Amino acid sequence: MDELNWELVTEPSQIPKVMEDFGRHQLLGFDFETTGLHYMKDQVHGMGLANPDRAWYITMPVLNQLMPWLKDRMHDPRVQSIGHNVKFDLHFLKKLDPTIKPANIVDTMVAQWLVDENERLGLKHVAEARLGMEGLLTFKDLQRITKADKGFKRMDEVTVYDMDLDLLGKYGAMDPWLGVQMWPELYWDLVQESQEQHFFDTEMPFIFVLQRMEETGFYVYTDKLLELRYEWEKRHTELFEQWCDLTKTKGEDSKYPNGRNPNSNPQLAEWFYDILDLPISFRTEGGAPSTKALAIMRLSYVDESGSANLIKEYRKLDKLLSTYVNPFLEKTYNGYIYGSYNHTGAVTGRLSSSDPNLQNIPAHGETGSQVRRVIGAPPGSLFLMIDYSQIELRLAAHYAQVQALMETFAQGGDPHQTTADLVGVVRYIAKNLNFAWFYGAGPRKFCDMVEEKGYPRPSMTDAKRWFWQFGEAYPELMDWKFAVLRAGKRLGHVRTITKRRRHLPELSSFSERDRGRAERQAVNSIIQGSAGDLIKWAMLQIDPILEDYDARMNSQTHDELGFIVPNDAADEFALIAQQKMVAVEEVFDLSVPILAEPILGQTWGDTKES
DNA sequence: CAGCGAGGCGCG
DNA sequence: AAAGCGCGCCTCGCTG
Repeated sequence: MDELNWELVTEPSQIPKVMEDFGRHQLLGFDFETTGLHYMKDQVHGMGLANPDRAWYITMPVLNQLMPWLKDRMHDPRVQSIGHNVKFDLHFLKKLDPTIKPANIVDTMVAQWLVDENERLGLKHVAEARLGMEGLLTFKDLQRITKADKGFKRMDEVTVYDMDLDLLGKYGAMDPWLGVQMWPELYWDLVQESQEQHFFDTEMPFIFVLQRMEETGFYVYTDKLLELRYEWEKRHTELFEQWCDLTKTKGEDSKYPNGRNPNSNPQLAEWFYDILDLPISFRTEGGAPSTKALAIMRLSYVDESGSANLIKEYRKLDKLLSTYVNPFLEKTYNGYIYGSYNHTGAVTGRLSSSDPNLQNIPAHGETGSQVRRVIGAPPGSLFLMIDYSQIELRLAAHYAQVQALMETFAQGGDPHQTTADLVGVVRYIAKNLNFAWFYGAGPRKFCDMVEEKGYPRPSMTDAKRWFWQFGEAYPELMDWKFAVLRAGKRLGHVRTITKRRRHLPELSSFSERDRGRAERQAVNSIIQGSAGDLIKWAMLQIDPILEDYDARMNSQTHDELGFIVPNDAADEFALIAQQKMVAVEEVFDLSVPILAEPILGQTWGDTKES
């Protein structure tokens, strides 16, 4: 491996030489160093630039003078603009010049993810594995060094401006250079595995779609959010005080003279199972008595102190406040919440979301609606939500060619009712049987599932019988699973509808546990991963028509897409977007009809009512 | 102070 | 015979 040959660029006079020295190379690595990870709030400190021979770190504001040249290079389709997690850098590239759109981007993180979704995807890890480099500094190392050098008390006090410029510059120049070094080998791997077309035609364009989604954000109705906080905080305090009062233990040597901490599971367990001596119904992975919701629910039937009901309500409010209400208030920036959608977040091919996670916002019950009613579209626009109806069940029916389900879907029927009729159970039992199947759950977990939703717990005898009858009702599902596992074991992977792979070497494990898990993952990954492929395809189709309606896509929650649309364009756009979503039926030649339902409202909560 | 695993829980 | 898929974030309690 060549040594890094790099240069720090801080003076305008150096710019012409950078352009000249870069030459006509067609591999252009780039990577921004910024004041933080917030793509809206944070600022560019400088940019690392690299070709296969050398690298530069160019600081602001001198970097501005390089932008026309950079744009010219990046707009040349023969030039590959290479980065690791390019979406992040696109945000900052746009800040420096809103008109830049690289014609040919390469994301080495996404490439590595396609090659092996199980590998660690951080630049340092990939570089160490692929280039045989070791001891590469991370940004965190830079922070630690700076903290020690300059005597900071805390890590979060250290900013990029405190760092030694030679150290930061070398680091900033190294990153894009590593990308340029890795790419030829990664490309070769993609070709070997026939993934290069998918990489260039789907995954790379998708980065722009995600980038635009992120910069759209969710409009926040801050007043409503503050009201929610006031109301829930009040009740939360009340419950906390009641709990402390109830659970304090008197006596000189008492550990809890002021009450127990309701957020501490060990303290909860001690209270319920030692002090009150109530029966233990579940144990944790580590063998401790569990205080999970279902356990508390059971306790509430026999607990006379009222503490079980107290903790139920406390937990609910605490979750809402600490995970949604307070973080949303803190993260609201210029009236919007900006989260991240992580392209490589899931091994199945789904997206994940973080900072904040916009894919796990409460959806059920009144409190869920209350949270969802604080985010949506700004006044003058509407929030549009379009969700696929039972996409995973439809894919299961398609893959396994399940006659009964194919007929149900063809007639616009209810698949859960079909299961109910065939198995001879009520609908909610059937619905859970359907879910249990593609998660690979057994009778015991199935019973837990039903009980958790507030229905009476079925007997194990009934559950086992229903499982058997389920198999009788859908023999194709059983045959398909068998075929999937046989092929998967032979190849060491399974594939989704777009031929993306999930590697599952453990299908050949001799450990019953490990192999069992891999088998459940194999079946689920085909269904879940293909559903992810379908919505990704739809998003790519919808993206170019957004501007015709001045609409913005702003969210994806696995089987649903969210948009902000001007009032007068809303109905028409909803119809077009819906058509694009259901078009996957023909494009992927599915054996079942695909349905997507659009709903309009001012906020996300309003789209859940009707 | 920083980092981590565990337990718990929100979503699809 | 028994077998829950995929995520991210919160707090606690412990370790270095």
